[in-house]
Amino acid sequence: MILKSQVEWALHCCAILSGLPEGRYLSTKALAELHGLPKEYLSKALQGLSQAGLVDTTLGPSGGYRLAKPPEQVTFLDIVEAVEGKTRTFVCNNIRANNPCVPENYCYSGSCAVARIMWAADEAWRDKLRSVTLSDLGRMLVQETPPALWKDTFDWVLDRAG
Amino acid sequence: MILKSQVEWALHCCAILSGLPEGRYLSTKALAELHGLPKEYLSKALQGLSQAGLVDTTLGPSGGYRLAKPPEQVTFLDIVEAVEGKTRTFVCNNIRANNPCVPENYCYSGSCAVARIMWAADEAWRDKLRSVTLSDLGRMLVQETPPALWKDTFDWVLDRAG
DNA sequence: GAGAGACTACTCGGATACAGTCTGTCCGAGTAAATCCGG
DNA sequence: CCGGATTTACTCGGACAGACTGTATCCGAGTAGTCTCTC
Repeated sequence: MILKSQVEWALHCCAILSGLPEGRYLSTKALAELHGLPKEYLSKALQGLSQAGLVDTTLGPSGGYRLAKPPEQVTFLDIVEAVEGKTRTFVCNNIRANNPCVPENYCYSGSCAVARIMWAADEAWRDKLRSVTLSDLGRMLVQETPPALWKDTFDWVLDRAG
Repeated sequence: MILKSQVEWALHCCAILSGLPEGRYLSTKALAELHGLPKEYLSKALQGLSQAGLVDTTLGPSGGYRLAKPPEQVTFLDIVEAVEGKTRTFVCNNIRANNPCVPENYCYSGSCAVARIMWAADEAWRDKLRSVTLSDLGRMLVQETPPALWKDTFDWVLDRAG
């Protein structure tokens, strides 16, 4: 069980988008070049973000993506779920019902204990992702990137942001 | 990102094995029948448990599996990792290094912030799984299964346990 | 009745097959800005 | 100089292909009990 690489891409793209000045858009092409990714496939991840309402898009030249909400309102969970889907990581097929000792027409009430435990762990994972926003990520990135590199990168980005 | 169904199977099988009297073994065939699963494929999951040292096996007639440790020492994480592997759910491909603004031969120190956050969530998930043992599961199952069904099931099991 | 050999039932591992998902590419339709062109 | 038509650059969506993983089946090798057969 490994998350798709699109999740990583989407998170890094959102980190860049959250540093964009108000009203500017950044194209898939620029985001792909900046991260060394295939443009066409990256666009699938960005489409996911768009369908989830996390980013706005504009068509035409100087079009592209921008965050639809302030960075402090976008959580890691939002982005992960936009790309990976909202389905739980554990699906219960209720195999206890196949027990040959179970009387016919017996109806189980409630979900089985195994599933409840797995779902609780899933929730712990989601809680952790929900607790971190893009502005948190921004602060961490500023702190750990050399100022010169940070400036160069955003000069590069702003040069391409319509 | 969804866990394989083998995880569910392994958990239910361990739940049964943890109710087995000391020294008895239960075969793949019995476990497969009890849960309505394909015997051959279920054996892959049980092989995983065996390789992880969670269960002991015996060959020959009246052979099969039994827990290698007392139920209170086997956690959900042990079982999930035995089947699903120990690799983290998020892999960092360090795509920040592809930034065209990064000077040549620049060497990043430490892992990137995105990965650290994702790994922290992964750890929260694993912590939750580590906190539940097979004996916890057993107590929950006893509590929520009708006593008659519980008895019938273990009569059925003991009838087939060598 | 005892011991040796054959038999049986099981685990284990490898080989194989099929389906679904992940990764990646390509192309056409639609849109908005920029450019061009005629008045 | 101005307004409409054309061009351009981009998003969006679908179609498609290849690789990998998950699911499932089958079979042979090895092992430990059981049965049989001989003495």
